[in-house]
Amino acid sequence: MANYPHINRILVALDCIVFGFDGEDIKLMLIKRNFDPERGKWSLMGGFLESDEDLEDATNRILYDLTGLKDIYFEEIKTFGKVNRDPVERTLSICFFALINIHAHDQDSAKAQNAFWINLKNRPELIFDHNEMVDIALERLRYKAALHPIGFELLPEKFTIPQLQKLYEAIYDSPLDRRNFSRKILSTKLLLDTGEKNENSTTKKAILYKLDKEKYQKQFNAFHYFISDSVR
Amino acid sequence: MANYPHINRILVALDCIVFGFDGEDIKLMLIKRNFDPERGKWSLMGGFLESDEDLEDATNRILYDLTGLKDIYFEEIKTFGKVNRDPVERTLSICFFALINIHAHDQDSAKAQNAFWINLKNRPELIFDHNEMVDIALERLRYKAALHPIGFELLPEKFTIPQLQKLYEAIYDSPLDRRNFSRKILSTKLLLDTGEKNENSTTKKAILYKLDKEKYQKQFNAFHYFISDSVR
DNA sequence: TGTTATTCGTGTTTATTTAACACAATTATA
DNA sequence: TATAATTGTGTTAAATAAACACGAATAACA
Repeated sequence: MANYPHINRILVALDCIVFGFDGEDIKLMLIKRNFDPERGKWSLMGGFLESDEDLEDATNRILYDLTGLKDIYFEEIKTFGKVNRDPVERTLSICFFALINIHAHDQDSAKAQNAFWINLKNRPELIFDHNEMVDIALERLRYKAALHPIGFELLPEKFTIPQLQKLYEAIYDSPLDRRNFSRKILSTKLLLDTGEKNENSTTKKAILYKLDKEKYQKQFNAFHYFISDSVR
Repeated sequence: MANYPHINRILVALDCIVFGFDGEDIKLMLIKRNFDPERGKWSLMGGFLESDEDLEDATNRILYDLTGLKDIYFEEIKTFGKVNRDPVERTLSICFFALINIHAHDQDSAKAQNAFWINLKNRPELIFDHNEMVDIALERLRYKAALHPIGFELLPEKFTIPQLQKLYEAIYDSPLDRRNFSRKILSTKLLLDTGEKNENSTTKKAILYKLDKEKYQKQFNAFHYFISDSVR
């Protein structure tokens, strides 16, 4: 504590917007708080940054505790830093969003955190500034997904183009032309035909694709224009 | 301190990448440190978040102390949070970049901070992880300027299209077609003809435009595709 | 066993946008 | 008055996006 003596140290939290997709709607993983403060109310999943912990490790820890998953896709959004945003004590919150396959996470981990999947359209009031965090996270998701192939992070390993389209329609709450969407996705060359078909279908079975991970890594930062500006 | 007893409070700093443009090159405002730690070395402009200060106010304070300007365009980039990134004491750094008109800021403020404009291409080694911060800020500037009309923030109030083109060529370190660039910029309808011309020119005097601030606000979040993906 | 309703994959046509290139006008200087 | 540099605008071909059509697969059901 020798060199920066006159400065106050501050509590630093992380809060995470976890997005999922059930085939129809975008969902959020929210915490029904069974702890203080604000016990009984809804909030985002969060946690404090520990003093001996890298920021990135803290993010992974919090996501692991919630989902039992490692290597989750996440992205920092912004830091919320109003003096009075937490009435208990001043706390910075570094806010990020994560995308997970809704069927792949560990149920017991979620249960231990008292976490539930809530349809984005029915989301309850959240504590503190968490409502604003969700708003901004959704904006950011829409922005990013219009240009970069992050949608795949919300789907199972094998998926069909119609499923991917439903996801994009849910994200933008807008219908998309089936034929143009398919062409646009295939033109990215990011999908590999698995040779399998979606056996769940009651009509024509769609082709199951998987992501070409190598191309995905390489092309990730290129612009793709998945969604036209008017829809976005 | 009652409710979150077992958590350590952490020092929180802000570090800022200030970009400028002198008509030819992108420049950075860097600090020749005449204080500890790392006295004598180069660093970004920064400061600590005060305990009674909103995060956004801290950003504005730091930018004001450096430039004497208020209402500077800035954008949060990310938080750097490795445990050992500052050898003196663990310090989070919330990193952001700012765009200013290189001719509009207050010289005395800069002098008081021992700040200098350094050509981006000749930038010296910086302390801690500040080199990485600059790299990421430049990436972000390129990303953002390809899609949104932020370039104007680096220019004087009245400017010509050739000046704007030189700015974009400096940002992307790539030549652009004069005729296509002009058409693309004008098609945004963001520029207002001032009726004046650039009297400094020794050849044909270019039209001086100014930004249509109202349209700028409204259209800011729309995608513009100023720069093709191949150049970016 | 054939019909129906639904969804999937692919194709076509037209309009729009981008990229590449040309020429005439302006201005200080020689 | 000619020259060199730069600016504003125009043209054309290629690429992309948007709007729309059809045939194939599949389960349900008559």
